[in-house]
Amino acid sequence: MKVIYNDGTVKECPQEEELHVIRHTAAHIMAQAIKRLWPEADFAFGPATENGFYYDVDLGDTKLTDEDLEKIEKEMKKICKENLPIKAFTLPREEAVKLMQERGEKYKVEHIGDLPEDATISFYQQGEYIDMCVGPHLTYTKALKAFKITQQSGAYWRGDKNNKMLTRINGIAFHNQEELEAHLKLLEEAARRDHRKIGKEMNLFMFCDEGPGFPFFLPNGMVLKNTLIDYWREIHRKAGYVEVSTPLIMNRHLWETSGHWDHYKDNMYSTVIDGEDYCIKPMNCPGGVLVYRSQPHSYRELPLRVGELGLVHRHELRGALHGLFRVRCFTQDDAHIFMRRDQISDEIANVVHLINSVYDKFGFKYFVELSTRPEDSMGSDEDWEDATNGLKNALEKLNMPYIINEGDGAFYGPKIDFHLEDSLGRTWQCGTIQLDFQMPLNFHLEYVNEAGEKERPIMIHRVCFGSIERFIGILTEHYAGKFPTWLAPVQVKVLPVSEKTLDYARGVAEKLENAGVRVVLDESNEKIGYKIRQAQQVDRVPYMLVLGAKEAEAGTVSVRDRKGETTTMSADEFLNSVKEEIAERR
RNA sequence: GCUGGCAUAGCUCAAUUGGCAGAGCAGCUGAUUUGUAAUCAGCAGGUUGCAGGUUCGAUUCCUGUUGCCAGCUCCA
Repeated sequence: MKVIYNDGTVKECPQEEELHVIRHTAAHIMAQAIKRLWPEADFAFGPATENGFYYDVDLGDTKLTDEDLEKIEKEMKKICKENLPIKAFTLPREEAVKLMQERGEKYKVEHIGDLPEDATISFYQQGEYIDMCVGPHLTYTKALKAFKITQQSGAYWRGDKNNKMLTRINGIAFHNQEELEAHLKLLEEAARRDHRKIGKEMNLFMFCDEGPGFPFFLPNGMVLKNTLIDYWREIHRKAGYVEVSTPLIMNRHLWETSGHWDHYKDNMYSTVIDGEDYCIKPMNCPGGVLVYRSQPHSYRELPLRVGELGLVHRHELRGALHGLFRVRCFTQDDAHIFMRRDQISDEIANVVHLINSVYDKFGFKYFVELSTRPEDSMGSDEDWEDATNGLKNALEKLNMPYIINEGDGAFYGPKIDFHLEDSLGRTWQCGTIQLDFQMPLNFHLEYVNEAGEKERPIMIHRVCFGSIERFIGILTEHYAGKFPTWLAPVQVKVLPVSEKTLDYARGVAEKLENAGVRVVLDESNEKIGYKIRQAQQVDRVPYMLVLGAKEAEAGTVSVRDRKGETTTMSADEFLNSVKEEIAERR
């Protein structure tokens, strides 16, 4: 595939960059189509994305309908058919500004203003359309063979909510039609894994208009949640953590001391009790700090690792709510670690290790981000630098690849975030490790050192699942509802072939039940095929026991797994193997 | 909060130009006694999200509102 670079040279494109170029050129062709249909259109940025492209465009007061999107797609096809050659040229800065001004491209002019003095300003032209762009691009419009406009949405100019909202038009593009269709299939598959859909089908959780963003956990979802919590308690006990529980509501004075009143007020729900302001906790740390402060501490106790499964409430913007991924109340698997300065790097390494081990257990793909000091923050420059370096050193010592997210830390300290992928490849922050010098200072936390002097501890805030709600959402999509046996809300479904073997089935179910296996007996008056279909497609149970005359007579069970494979064994044999599987958390 | 879209039975979806709100699944009742992904029949199920407006007449058109969906912004 030939591409043209912004110095005008035409070269063979490295294979791994082909799709990027195709998509970028698709964005240009879309812009050309839009300009033909709405000559007043003013373009901002139009990059290639992971699967396609978008262009942000200012259309004045014009609002696009779905038919308009179809029209744009049609016009794009026409432009491809016209097979216009795509050419590149550069201009000195002043002429570049002049050209963009003449064409009414005020966002491009603004963009030029941000480019460094010595930047080469290059343009690409196909037919009547000229776009300021570094390229490279396809060499003629017919080379774009497979694309589709998918949606429109809004996007702020430069991503700043104080700026004007532009119309973002998204599309997807691929080498050829087959690849495009394969991608659409993939999206369909992702929709089938959507935790909101599966949660409804499997009766895991629900939402109500009466409490937007506040999840209701149903019996099956509670099993999942409690099983995860059991696991969490076990690994934390082994890692030297203790557990506390602090109140949901505490008075304004506390939140002023912690800094939340100044830095987090818009997200806190509040109420008035006996004439005094109270807030519902959006974070667990102030409560944890009060626990620490309630007693004197010796250096010998440190690091003191105090866990809390804390229910927090945050007023998230309603447009941001998204199933279990983004809710307004959630349980953080929180812990606060109080320690000496010299313990920082070991302790962070411990936490990173713990989080890694959990994610590895579930086989998640994730990436790590280091977020630095935000604009709205508290504390001294030195402390921020020390804290940031502490996190950085720990990551580097552990050889963890990470990306830096400038200015995205918490208001009290920098943080390491772990991002997990959902079925569509969107990432969600789950685990986080935050280093905090501020809270110990604000609350005058102390410990007594070897010399009998008072010293100030350093604090780590950390979560492993992040929020149990979000984590369950990720788990659900990851497994498409087919949870491993230890997590499955129903582990075994017993299916009598007919009423004649109901008693035998009842006996087997009881035996499993007594051994602590989560078992359901299907007593419905249906044929075996129907029961299997129900157990597999709706309940997604790991094991089905089909019990007919043969099994009743021999005292065996016919075990059918989720893949549809069946084996016959004695009831005890099955019980032992499923018990082992659960005990080993498989 | 912003941009765009959507809202009909528990779920998934129909309803011609503004003209009697309908189906499958699930539920209930009965028949059937079933061998590895849907047995048959009957019954019941609705203030078409909510509040206004236009109209002889609104699920359909208009305004507002709430919720949901995609994206932006924000975040665990």
